[in-house]
Formats: sequence, C-alpha cells, structure tokens
Amino acid sequence: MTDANPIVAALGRAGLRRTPARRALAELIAQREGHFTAEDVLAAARRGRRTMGRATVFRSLDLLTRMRLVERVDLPSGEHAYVACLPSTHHHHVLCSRCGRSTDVGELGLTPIIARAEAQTGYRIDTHRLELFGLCPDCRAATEPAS
Amino acid sequence: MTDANPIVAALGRAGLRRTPARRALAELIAQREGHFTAEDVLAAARRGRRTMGRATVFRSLDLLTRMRLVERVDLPSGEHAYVACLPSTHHHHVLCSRCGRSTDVGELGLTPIIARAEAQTGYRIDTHRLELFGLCPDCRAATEPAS
DNA sequence: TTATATGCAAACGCTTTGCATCACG
DNA sequence: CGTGATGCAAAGCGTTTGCATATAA
Repeated sequence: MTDANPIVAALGRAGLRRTPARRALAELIAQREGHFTAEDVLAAARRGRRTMGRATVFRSLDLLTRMRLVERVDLPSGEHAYVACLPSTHHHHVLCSRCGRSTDVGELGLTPIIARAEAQTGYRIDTHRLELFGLCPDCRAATEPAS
Repeated sequence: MTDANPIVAALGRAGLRRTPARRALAELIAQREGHFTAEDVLAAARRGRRTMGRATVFRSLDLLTRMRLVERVDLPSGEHAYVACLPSTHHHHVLCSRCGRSTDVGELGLTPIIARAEAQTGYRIDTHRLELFGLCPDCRAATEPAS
C-alpha cells in the first residue's frame, strides 16, 4: 500500500483516515483532468460500483479544500466546481469553457496590478481571485482547424 | 419625472417598463454603496414600506445583470452578491471584506498577464474574472490606527 | 477500543417556475 | 387595450445537519 494517489498519500501524512470513500473520491479526482462538481462525483461514484452518500461527498470535498488539495472555483454560469491542485504554491486556474479541462498557471506577475488597484482605490488588498476561461489546445484545434 | 436614478433612466432608454418595483430596487441599489445579496434587497424593501416578491427581486436582478447595470460577484465565502457598475467599460471590482463596500477599478493592464497565461498553457483565453478583496480606506483607518 | 467517518433522510436556504392578476405605455 | 411585470406559493436544486452505525488506526 504505497498510496500512489497523491491525495490519499496526503491524507496519510495528515494523520487522517484513508477510508474507502475517500480513496474512491481521490481516484475519481485523479482520473478527471478538469473541474468537476459535487454532482459529478456522485454520478461517477454511482456509475462505478461504489456509492457514496451526498453528505460524504460534500464533507470530503470540504476536507480536501481545507487541505488545499482541491480548490473551489465559480464558473461563469454560477455553478460551483472544484479543481485538483498542488498545494502551497500560489497559482491560478485556466478553465476550458468547452471540455471543462483545467490547468494551473503560476503567479503571472499580478503583484504590480494589485499595487495599481491599491493606488487607484485606496484599499489594502489582501486576497484576490483570478479565473481565466477559454479554449484548451485540443478544443482550439477542434474549433479553428486553420489557425 | 426626470429619472434622476441612472438605473431607472436606463430602463426608459431600453424601452422597458419603469414599474414601482423596479424603481424601488433601483433606489435601494443607489443608496447602497457596496455589494448586496438578493436577500439584502428583500430585507431592505421590507424595512421600508415597500414589499417585493422574491421572484420579482430575482427577475429584476437578472434583468439588470443582462443590461450590465449590475454585476454578479462571488464572495470568498461562496455567497452570491451583486454590485452596481457602470456599463460597457471593462473593469474589475474591489470589495471590502469588512464593510462590504465595493469600488470599480479600470482595466489595470491585465492583457500581458493573460498573454503570459496563454503562452504557459496553450489555451486561448477569452474571458477572465478578477476579484480583489481587502480593506477599504475607512476600514483600514479603523483597523490600523497608525499607518 | 475509541475517536472518526459514513450513510441516510430530513432540514435548509437560495433561486426558479406556474399561474392568475395587474398596470405601464 | 395588450403585453409585459408582479406576487404568491409551490417546486427545484445544491448543500448541510442530526443521529445511529460502522470502521480505520
């Protein structure tokens, strides 16, 4: 039991229980390349042989969010989704509006922008949220054959 | 009836009905300097002599959103809120996490950042959302007496 | 063995919808 | 007048909670 799955491994490191439900969720997240909703998880679990209670899904997702293993994003539609992400490093997410895939991008040099906003408004800014939406390379290829 | 209220004026320009409910909502929004939730509107209307049905609040808020007179923002808490804003110009919002006040800031030069993200990920980005949270000047003064 | 986690179902809160009525233009 | 807007109440979702049971460590 080497905990190949990074989420399961992190649970172990944190001294939390590696229950079947959590393993299954970790597996689902690892398989999915992009963002997903709580409902997606339920559906995926149901599709497989495993069934998880709604409560467990939300509780686990919440746990993983607090552990910074996933992050909650708000889609332009207003839906709440989650994306897996590597902890600790500050980053932003780029989401494909067609296939739902998501990718992390690093800091991007937002600091001067924030400084500018502070200068313009007089606020002291301590949190920010940047979400980028567009087409991933694959969907781009499918949509704009000739580029 | 000069439509001093910019929202009411915009409704007129768009050929939409300036009903009592919409006028009341426009008034409430004009008075409030920061962001507000649908529930806030309900409560405010109830506090005043005017009462509006929930449905009307949501329908009107939706209408104003489509007209770009208000914008929906997702607070870090996950709550959905709205902020009044001037249409057409691209801008972002700075929200005070203490008093809820909000201010618009202009474009801030995000374009190079987006270009960088596109280069890093291969995505073609066509929408973005930047929300900045912090303390407004007043709350700053109240919190950090000596700065 | 014992604190944790799970599952179910009911409770919740926010948002939408159906429908009859009302009133702006 | 006629269409668009309103209000109410009920339906619809996504999310949370209470509680008894099961289980990882």
